[in-house]
Amino acid sequence: MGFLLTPREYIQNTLREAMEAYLKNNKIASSQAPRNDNIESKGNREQFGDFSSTVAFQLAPIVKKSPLEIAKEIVALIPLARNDSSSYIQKVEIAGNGFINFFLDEKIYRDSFREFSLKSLPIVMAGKESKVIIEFSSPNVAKPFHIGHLRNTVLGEFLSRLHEYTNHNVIRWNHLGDWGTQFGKLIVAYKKWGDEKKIDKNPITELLYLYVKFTNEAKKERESLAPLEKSRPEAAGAVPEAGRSLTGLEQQARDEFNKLEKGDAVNIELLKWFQKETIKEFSLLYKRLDSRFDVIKGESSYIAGKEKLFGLLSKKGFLEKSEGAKIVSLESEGMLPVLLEKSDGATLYHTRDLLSLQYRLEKYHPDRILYVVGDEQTLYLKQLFVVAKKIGLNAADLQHVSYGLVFGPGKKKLSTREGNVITANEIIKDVLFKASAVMHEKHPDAATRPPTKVTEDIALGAIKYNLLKESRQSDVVFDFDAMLSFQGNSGPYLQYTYARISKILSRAGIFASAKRDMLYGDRTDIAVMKKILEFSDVLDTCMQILSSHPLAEYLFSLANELNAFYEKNPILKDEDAKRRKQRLYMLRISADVLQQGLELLGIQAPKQI
RNA sequence: GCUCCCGUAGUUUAAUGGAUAAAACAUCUCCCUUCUAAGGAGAGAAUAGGGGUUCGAUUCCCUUCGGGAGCACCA
Repeated sequence: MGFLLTPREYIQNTLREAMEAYLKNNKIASSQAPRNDNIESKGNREQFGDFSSTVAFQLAPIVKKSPLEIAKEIVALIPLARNDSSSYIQKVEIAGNGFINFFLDEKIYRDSFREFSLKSLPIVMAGKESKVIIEFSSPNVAKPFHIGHLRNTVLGEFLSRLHEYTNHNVIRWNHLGDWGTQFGKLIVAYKKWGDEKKIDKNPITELLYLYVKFTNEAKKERESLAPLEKSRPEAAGAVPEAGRSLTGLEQQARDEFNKLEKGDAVNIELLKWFQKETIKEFSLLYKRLDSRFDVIKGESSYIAGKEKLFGLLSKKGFLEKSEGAKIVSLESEGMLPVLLEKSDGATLYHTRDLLSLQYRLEKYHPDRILYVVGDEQTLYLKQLFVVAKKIGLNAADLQHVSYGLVFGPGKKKLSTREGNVITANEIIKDVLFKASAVMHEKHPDAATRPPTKVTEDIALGAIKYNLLKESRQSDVVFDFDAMLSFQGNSGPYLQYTYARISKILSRAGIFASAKRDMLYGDRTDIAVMKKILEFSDVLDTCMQILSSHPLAEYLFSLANELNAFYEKNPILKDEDAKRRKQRLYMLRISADVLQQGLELLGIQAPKQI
């Protein structure tokens, strides 16, 4: 019968038709209809049916009748299976003071499941094809890749995969931080204390050491000057600027950065070198994380386009001077102005982001750009978007995909300065150690132990799942124990389930792939089918809210359902041959969905663990 | 000082304004001669306080308290 609707869509359509008829009967304009006519899945609360609707409550103030009356009138318009053989609806009940509860014939799950095809799912789900740039990861040159970057990368990778899966044209963009006063500091530090060989050997560690040393020395310098400065600021050799005075080192850093902006060959060479070494080191990590990028481009590469942008801005009359700096005023938008050039002529973060935006629009013509950037930059990006729109860089829809901070145990802030930053490499190392220990424990005999690649898959699965299972907006507490736990709601639990199913399927041989009529179906069978059929709904939700946690939660509950299923029903030993084959087919599909879901999350699903 | 985000079992997290707030970890009971016990079955345990809007509030509004972030020459 070529039934491609999910049960949810089926009920949704039925309800819409009934609603349309109802509105027509009562002469209500469709514009007045309740906006929210969604239905709700009633999962395990069976007394409320399979799906439930609350439209009657929402219609009440419009129609000026009681929800109960309205519900009755709507229900009368819904075709039931017993009167209409094409209907899957067994009964519709009105509960409470106006809930409309739909009870479906089990047959819908079997029919729908029989037609379910993972292959055709992306085609069914695909919306209007569009080109989308997803900016994510974006670490800084010469700085460690910490837990926050990890969360960002894993989320961005998921969003990229999800968009690709639903047939969008994705450009994965890594916007490297390789410009700004901090590089002036780094250059000063390198010129004073640097060692080329050490940097070649261990670039990020060594460059970070230099940066920290600079910070400490500058702080010492400032403290020693502080008492003097208070009484006679000009005598301390400090240059008062923008209400703050600079120490010798800080002034040097600023000078070096200015040289950089003006194209000083030595400094540019140094920066390129730092960048090259850093990218080399990050590439190893990305490979390990199974993340890739179409464009890796540093902020430094945009500086050349500055005159063009500024020319455009002043021609349109947006560029103003204020206290020696060049700004775009956002007074009419009720926001603080955006600084594009410091009083010493140097560019700022906003400048480079606008330049980058201009470049992206001109070169790639995207329909949409997603900025996967931490929550703390909400205001910053809001300003960026407002300016972009104001000055005509509005060809693409810009969206900030923000995510909360990652805290340390006890909700303490993790910071480089306080020395309690957690790097991605440390996390991977620790979790890998644990995974290896578990692997040895489960497989004491080295001959039957899966390859070390599997251990790595499990460790990374644990880390990624841990980050992706949480809603992206909220701040999360980084909990090492939780990440090291391979039980319950964890990546390894999903991988374990997949491996167990794979084992059953491989033992069953070719029968597992044969499609069978869904004749059987006790409660556990139906429960699994129901879950499988929710897959596309879940992906839709993820797409709408640009978050991974609905998928993670879904896969966990699917795995739960499956574990309970084969615990209760030994499959290979089933004497009813038809039932055995049908169930094997069901497991085949389940395994495919698990695998596909994990793949979207960027998690490997080994067949044996 | 102003703006934004957050406050849910002991802990870490779920819940498009819907009915009896859902899980995991931890705690406690059971289940390995049976397709991998990284598993399954079960128990106890929560919406920071106070107002308001609504038929109905964890969700929206106000307020107090507590935590975090941001507020033009950093990124």
